[in-house]
Formats: sequence, structure tokens, C-alpha cells
Amino acid sequence: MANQPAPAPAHPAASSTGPLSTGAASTGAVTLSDVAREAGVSVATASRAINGGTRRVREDLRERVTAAAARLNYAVNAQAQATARGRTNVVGLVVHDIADPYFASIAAGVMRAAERHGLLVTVGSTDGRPERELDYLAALRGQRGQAVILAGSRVDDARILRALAEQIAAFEAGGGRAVVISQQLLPVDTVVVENRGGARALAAELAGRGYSRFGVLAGPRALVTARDRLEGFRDGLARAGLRAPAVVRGEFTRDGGHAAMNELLDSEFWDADGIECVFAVNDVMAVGAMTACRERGLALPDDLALAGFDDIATLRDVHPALSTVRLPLAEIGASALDLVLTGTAGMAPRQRRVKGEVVLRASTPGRRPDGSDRSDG
Amino acid sequence: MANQPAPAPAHPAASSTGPLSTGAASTGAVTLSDVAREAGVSVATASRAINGGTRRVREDLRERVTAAAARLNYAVNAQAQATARGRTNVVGLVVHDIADPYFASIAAGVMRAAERHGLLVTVGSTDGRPERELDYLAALRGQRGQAVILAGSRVDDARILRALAEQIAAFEAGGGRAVVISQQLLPVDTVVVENRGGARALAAELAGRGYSRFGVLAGPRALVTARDRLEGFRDGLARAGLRAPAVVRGEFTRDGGHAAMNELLDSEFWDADGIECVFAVNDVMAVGAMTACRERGLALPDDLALAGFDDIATLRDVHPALSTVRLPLAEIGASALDLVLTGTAGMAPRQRRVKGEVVLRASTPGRRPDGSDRSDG
DNA sequence: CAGACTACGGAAAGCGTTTGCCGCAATTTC
DNA sequence: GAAATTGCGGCAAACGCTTTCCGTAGTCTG
Repeated sequence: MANQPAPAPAHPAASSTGPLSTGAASTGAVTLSDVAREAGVSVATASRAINGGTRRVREDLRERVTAAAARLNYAVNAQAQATARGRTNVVGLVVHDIADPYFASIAAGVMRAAERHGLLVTVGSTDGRPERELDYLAALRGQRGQAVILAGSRVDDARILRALAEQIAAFEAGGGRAVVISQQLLPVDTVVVENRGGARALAAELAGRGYSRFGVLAGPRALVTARDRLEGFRDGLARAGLRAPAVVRGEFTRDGGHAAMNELLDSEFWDADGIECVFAVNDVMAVGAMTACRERGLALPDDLALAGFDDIATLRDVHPALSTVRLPLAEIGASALDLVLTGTAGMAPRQRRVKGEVVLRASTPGRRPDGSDRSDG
Repeated sequence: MANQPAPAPAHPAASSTGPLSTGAASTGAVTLSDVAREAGVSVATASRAINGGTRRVREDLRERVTAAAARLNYAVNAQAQATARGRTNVVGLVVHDIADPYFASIAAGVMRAAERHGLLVTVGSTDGRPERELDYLAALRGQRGQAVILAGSRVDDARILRALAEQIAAFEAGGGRAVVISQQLLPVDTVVVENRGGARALAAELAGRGYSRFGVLAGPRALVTARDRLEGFRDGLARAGLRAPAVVRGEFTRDGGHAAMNELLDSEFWDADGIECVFAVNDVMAVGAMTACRERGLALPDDLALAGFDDIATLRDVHPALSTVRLPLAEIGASALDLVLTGTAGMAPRQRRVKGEVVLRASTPGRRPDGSDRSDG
């Protein structure tokens, strides 16, 4: 199989022994020139044969090369490829917490779409801290990722938004694209979730089921998603001619919901207002709240009705079945990636709107004054 | 600030105008030589000033460089850095399904540890298909990742294991390290989960609570984790002098548990054996089974006791509280990363054993013949 | 005060690819 | 049958960085 004599050292600058001796064969990794040598062709031909891209290679040579590559178990060095090409096959995904079912489902959707495109997904968990979001963005900028998906809700803080916009601009200057999931607060492609509309519709439906006194377990003031849902819900109640809800705030997490529910139960509202139904601004808070109720001996839905938002996978197995606003989470993730990949540098920011669908379940049974049906409609 | 004359084209081969014109300033990305020029130093000095690593740079120059870098908003090109250095700051994580709370928690642990080490995590979801595991491994090999963590349970299939061993060997030949979470079936670092022992202990505890007729919702035959748990449980029952359990198989997922529970309820065992307690080999199956029971009007734990395995986060909010074998999932993830990072090429495979802790809750109340306490002990 | 160090900036090779251009041979065209 | 065209292999520059080696200036030792 010695197809070719060893190529003479024709490199003009390599006539003398180079001053470097960075252990030429130190890492056992097989390189493209190993493959080329094995196949008896130049690296250029080997590259073209394997990559296919730019130009055709005669069939027999192509086969020789692929055979050699297989024999040596060659894997292209993606880093070197990236330096040469100036772009990678990596996309970044930044979430608040990958262990939160909301983000886990979005991530699953992103990954499924990424797989279709032959992309690798690098995930960062920020724990909701905006400065870590910036760090990840910088790191992904270093990676020269094709795209980055910011999946966490934005925080309404001008300073942070400005810093974020700067980082994103830098990222895009480097040839990447960014997409944000949640709300359009930055001049980039955005998958806009209709939080306000969803919450408003939920309020309307709950009002339709006969509830009139509401509590809300709201999230942090600064979190735009949480705020939009609260405001939408308030608006829906107002339109139905109902009194404003009692609002208690907590973290945007399971524990936050648990704590907020306890706080509500301990508050003056609880005694004074005769709250019949509680809306937790997301599902993880809602399930935390359910447990809080249970711990306090409050039976759902008889003593209190409860609704959430998102329709996370967990809900399939909680009892009573929780009313919520369904968001197609995996689809949102996939959609975000598709959106960002179809964009080209310099293109004007686009939007993709996602509507939530109100799903009433057993946790908010009908409550007609005539005392009829209490079961899930 | 024109500190330095434009460097003469001293490159031996670059005497004539290069034939390439790959848009030198096409991508707006700032490079190190931009920074060097801005700071009026050589790229070597700029590199040393920013990276810090190899050698010291005089303080005033260092400051000039970092200031220039900040001014230009420079982000190092990690790809180029990787090609030059021969290693990256990326680790790979391969899971079955990132939306499964078990894997999500492990991933969270891995990410937390990765953050501490300044590493980026690339996640792949295989949907349990071993061939996709191989694909990801190949892709990560191309990325020249420092390490790869295989978090899914192994499948007991010699052909697949051999292929996996080959890929891992290639990965390690390229300078990376691999670690497997679950069982030691491959000659690599492994975080071994004591599935058998945990299930055995669970069986003993349940026997101690007075149950004598058991069913098991087992996973796929080939999945080693599922098999070990089944065998451990069987063993535990045998040691307690109890009859072997009725076994129904299902997928290792929530839906698999749901389906398997239905199958059990429809089977001859159910009518003939008088099953008092069911063990689902993992928690997601168990919660699926809970819902199946509820749908069929079976009350837990009065009509049937149920236990799972893993102690996923979801369990905090299911009712009745599910007995299980607790695994420190996030810790396992972090531990896997630490293990693989402390390894050096060529080092003999090491093991880290993780024990499960039996946690009995309300889903398996005491069942003494004397009819006493039924509540959680 | 000469000689030996030490400190540190800069030049340039090299990392493993991709890809523009050159040139050779085979084919087509008139 | 000469000229033009096409197909395709190979050379070598380039990607943006790291790191070795070299050389100069400053510092220390005897």
C-alpha cells in the first residue's frame, strides 16, 4: 500500500530544523495529514475528499481517502477546522436552571433541533444571575458559536440590559446570531411568549367558572415574565368586573411557590378576603404551593382552587390535576434555534409569537352558585 | 498611539503578495493582533499579558494590554487557542434525555462543577439509543474535549459495548478522559451506583414494614441499571424469606411506568397474588404508575403501596409522598466531573462508589398484623 | 569594573485545517 | 492537428493563537 514516496520537504521555511520541538507525535490523535499519507494523497485532496465541500475529487481517490480515514479512525479536529473556516458547529444555550422542568423541556427541544442541523449544544446554567449570563455569553463568544439562545426571562434593569445588549452586539460582530426566548427587550430575534395574554385568558376562564376572590403567587418584581403574567391576570379579572387579587411575592422556583403560599395563608388577606382561587405565575411555584397547602391540611380543590402557568411535564402526575396555561416548551426551544439559524448577520430582528392555551383541570372545578358540577369540565 | 511601525513582511514565504485574500477584515471579530497593535506591543506580549500563563510581563505593559483589550472588547478565539495549545476547555455530557429529572439533576451537578473549573459543558441527548451515544462521542472527539461523561445506564450488549470501548479508546488516544456513571462495564473511570445494594435494602425495609406480596415494574431487560435493581430487590425479598415478586416490564420512563402499572393491574398476578406493594425500578416510572393507579380508582397507599428509586426532585410534590432510595444526583454529576479531571492519560481506571439511602415515606405505611400505625414512620 | 546572570520583549514556527491558485494531462473544439 | 477548455491533484498561505528561542538591557557578584 505504499502508494507514494514520502514527500520531499518542499516547505520553503522548513529547510533547516525548526527551532520548535513541540513533541510532533505527542498526542496520539490522528491528523488529516496522517490520513493523507496513508491514502497516498496530499492533505488538500484528503480534506476535499472527506469534507466534500468545495470541489470534486475523483472517485477512486475519494474511496482511498475515506478508507484510510476509517482505518486510522480519524476524527476531524473541529477546533482547527473552526480556525480555518472561521465558524463552528456549536450553539450556546443559556438557562436559569437546567434542573427546572421548564428549562429542561426547552433544552430538549433545542437539542432535538440542533441534532437535525448537525450542531452541538453548549449549555450554561446561570441560576438566574444576570452577571453569569454575561459570563456565559462572553465564553460562547470565545467559542465563536454560530448562535446563542438566551432562554431565561429578562430582568427589567436598564444597566443589565445595556450590558447584555453590548455583549450580544459583540457576539454578532463576531459572526454569530442571538435569540431570546421570552420578551422583546433587546434588538435581536425573539421568540415572544404571550404571557400577558395567556394570563388574561386564564383569569377570564376562571371567572367563568365562578370564582370571584383571587390570590396570586407572583414572582420577583424585576422578572419581566413574572410581571407580565401578574399584570395579565389582573387585567383579566378587571375585565370580568372582579376585584383585584391579593398578591404575595416569592422566588420564581418551586421553593418560592411553597414559601409564597405559606405567606399567603398566614397573611391578613387569607382571613379577610375569603380567597377561593390562587394563581401561581408558573407551574413549579404552583406545585410547591400545592405541597404547602397539603402540609397545612388544606384540601385542593375543595378548600382552595389553584392554577399555574407553563404546563410542565411534571403536571401529568400531580394530583389534583393542575389547571394551567399550556406552552409548547420543546417546540419553543426548537423554534428558537430554527429562527436564529435562518437569520443572517445584519438582518433586522424578527419575532415569533407563541400563544399559551388555557387548560382547565380538576384543580379549578366549576363553582356555579347553583351548586352543580364541581368536576373538571 | 502609533507606537510601532508596521512590521516588515519578514515571513520567508510571504515576500510576494499572498495569493489568498480571505477578506482579512471580513468578520468584525477583534483578534489578538488588533489588541497588540492598539497596545503597541507584539502579539507575543499581548498573549502573555492576557493569558498570564507562561511568563511574566512587566506591569505597565500588562496594563496597557488589558486596557486595550477592554477598549476593543476583545474575546479570545477559543478555537484558535485550542489548536495552538492542543486542548480545550470543553467537556461533554451524554444523557438519555435532558428532560428526565434524573438526568437534569445530574446535569445540574456537572454544570456546577464545570463552572468551578472554568469549563464549558456540551450536552447530548441520546434518547437511550446507543448508536446516538457513539455519534456524540465521535463529535466530542472532534471537539477535542477534555473529558466526556456518559451518564446513561449501559446496555448489556457485547457488540455495543465493544463499539463504545473503541470510541472511548480513540477519545482517550486524543488526549481526553472518559467517565461513566452507573456501572463498571468499561475500562474507564466510573461512578458506580450501588443499584443492587440499594434495591436489596429497600426490599428489606419494606419487608420490615409488613409487606409480603410484591410486584415490580421493571425496566428493559438489557438496561443494566434496571436489571441490577430488579435483581437486588429479588435478592432482598429472598433473604427476608418472602416469595418472589410478580414482574412486569416497561420502558425506563414515566410512560413506561404508567403502561407497566396498567399491565400489572390487568394481569393474572393482580387477581391471583394479592399484591400489596409495588416497586418501580425508578422514580419516573413510579410517578407514572401512581397516576395509572389513580386513573383506575386505586387509592395509594390504602389499596396498594408503592416505592421508587432515585429520589428525583419531582418527588417533593407528589402525593402520597413516595418511598424511594435516595441518590445524591447532583453530587454524582459533580463527582463524575471531578473524577475525570483528576485523572491523567494512561492512568488505571478508578471507581467512586455511591450508595443509595432508603427513604420510607407515606406511600409505604407500616402494615403490622396488629393493625397499628399506618402512617409514615 | 569585567563577567555572569536575570528579566523580558519580539520574531517566527507551529497547531490542523481549508482553500485560492497553479499546472499538468486529458478532452473538446474548430 | 493546434488551440482552447476542462478536471482535478498539489502547493502553500491563511485562520488566530501559543510558545520557543534569541537578543538586549539591566542587575548582581567577586
